[in-house]
Amino acid sequence: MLRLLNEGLSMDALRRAPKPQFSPLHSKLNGFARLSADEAELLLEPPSDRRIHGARDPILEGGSRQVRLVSSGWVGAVRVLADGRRQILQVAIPGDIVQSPLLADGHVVALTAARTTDAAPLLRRALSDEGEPSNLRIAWRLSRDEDQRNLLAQIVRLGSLSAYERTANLIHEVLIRHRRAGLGDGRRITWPITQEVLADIVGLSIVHVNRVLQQLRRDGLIELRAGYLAVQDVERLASAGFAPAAAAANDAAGGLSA
Amino acid sequence: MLRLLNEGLSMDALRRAPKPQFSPLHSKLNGFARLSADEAELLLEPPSDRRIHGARDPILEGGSRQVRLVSSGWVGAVRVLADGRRQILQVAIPGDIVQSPLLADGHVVALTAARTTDAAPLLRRALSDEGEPSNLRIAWRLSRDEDQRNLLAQIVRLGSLSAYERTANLIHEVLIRHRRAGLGDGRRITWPITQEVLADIVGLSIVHVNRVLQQLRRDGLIELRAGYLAVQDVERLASAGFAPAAAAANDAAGGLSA
DNA sequence: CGTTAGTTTGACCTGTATCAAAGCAGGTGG
DNA sequence: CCACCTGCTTTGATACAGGTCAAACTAACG
Repeated sequence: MLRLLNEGLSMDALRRAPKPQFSPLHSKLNGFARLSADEAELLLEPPSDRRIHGARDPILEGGSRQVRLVSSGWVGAVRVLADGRRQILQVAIPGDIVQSPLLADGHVVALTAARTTDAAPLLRRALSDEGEPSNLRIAWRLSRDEDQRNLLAQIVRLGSLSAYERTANLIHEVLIRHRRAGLGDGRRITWPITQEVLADIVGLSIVHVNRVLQQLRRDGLIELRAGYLAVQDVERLASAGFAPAAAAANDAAGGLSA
Repeated sequence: MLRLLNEGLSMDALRRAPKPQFSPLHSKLNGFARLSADEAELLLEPPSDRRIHGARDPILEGGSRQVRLVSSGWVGAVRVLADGRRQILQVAIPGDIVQSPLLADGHVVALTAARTTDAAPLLRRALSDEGEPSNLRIAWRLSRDEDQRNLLAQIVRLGSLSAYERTANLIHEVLIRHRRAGLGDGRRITWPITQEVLADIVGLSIVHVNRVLQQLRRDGLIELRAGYLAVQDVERLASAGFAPAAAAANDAAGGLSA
């Protein structure tokens, strides 16, 4: 067990991991469609309007038209009901771009301490009409499809899965997304959110989330402490969460309602 | 009560209601942005590839790139889990356009007897680059935003609402959408789905859906029988389902992840 | 060190699922 | 026109997943 701990979850190991050469956004897009040097450079230009947010800080209010790139921390699109219940609609990690969720009483908040920048100039550059069907555009499109897929996955989680399955499923999704963004090493990632936030994502009570996490630990599916998460057997976690097999990840895209 | 029944739910009254002059799609889009005569005409051209589906028939398979306009009946984007659990991700009524939900094991099926046509030519015409920022394009965009909003609403329903609230909320949404499409009279609509389908939408068991419906009836929120639904007090239904006030319907649009 | 935010534990309660069976149509064939 | 299906709705009895309440524990932090 000690051995497992050492190999599995070690903040030091994670910290010592080679610094990624590319930004999370780059890694993600490059994974969807190989980017040329020129295209890569577009993503590198200095970001505008850097902002630092504390956990719980609002980032975008209701009708905001802004678009922001998350550079560190987790961010969430949230809907708050009149009586205080809160549902996190969607989670964004570094490399993701968020905009306000349209919904009455919807907004974007920092789920942890986080940093964001204005993504508008970046998008303008990247999607300018010049390059024609550039790979960057293709990647952008696939990335949006992926976001939509994740949104639908959230519906399945909440509508059809048990507490245990939901939690495993979400953790799996987050792990895969970190991998795509070049964060962590594919098995270990930082895990900055509180159990309360997790509860608001998966639609459970804090207490029950706590118990489910313990069960996942007992089952050897995850190791989780001090802000770090490790997964020994990603496939096993995936199937515990009824996630589609990893192989099937590169299938068709799209979303309902053209 | 009898009086209420007569005024409230009467299949005859609904049948006798003046036939709408416009197609559901037209009503919906025209509600988002007033359409010119020319634009309206684009929507009228004879539809191609009409198809008739029985309840449960598949309409679009997994990776299909097709886009179909629902002309009658209800249609759903569905994900089926390995063990048979089924989650309806999104519902489409006449006037809605569906495409396959990207998701592994996702597809589009007829939730009731239904008719659809190929929406591709229609979209090509309507969105051709000529008209510039035509109202039709604007309406189309707003309509898509609305779809996205409904998707997020589904997440809130499943993640944060009780069975009773979920059901009220869904019925309210469907009622409003019928109104937009010019179907029913704003208070009464056809209700062609079985309780099993409803259960798969709101993530409950059939039996419990049945009990919740009875409670909604007892509370005087809905009348429901023989394929017809009537709502006396739409506002009351809305608040039972934690739906945003009707007035707030025309707010900003968008979705997370630009 | 005291305070505060987060996690964990225990006891208990309730909403919703499950199982089983009985009503109730509408449709078909005799 | 009846008798029988078959699919859907309704009811009852029972089980359990997950919520709620309350309190103890832990760790970070000034």
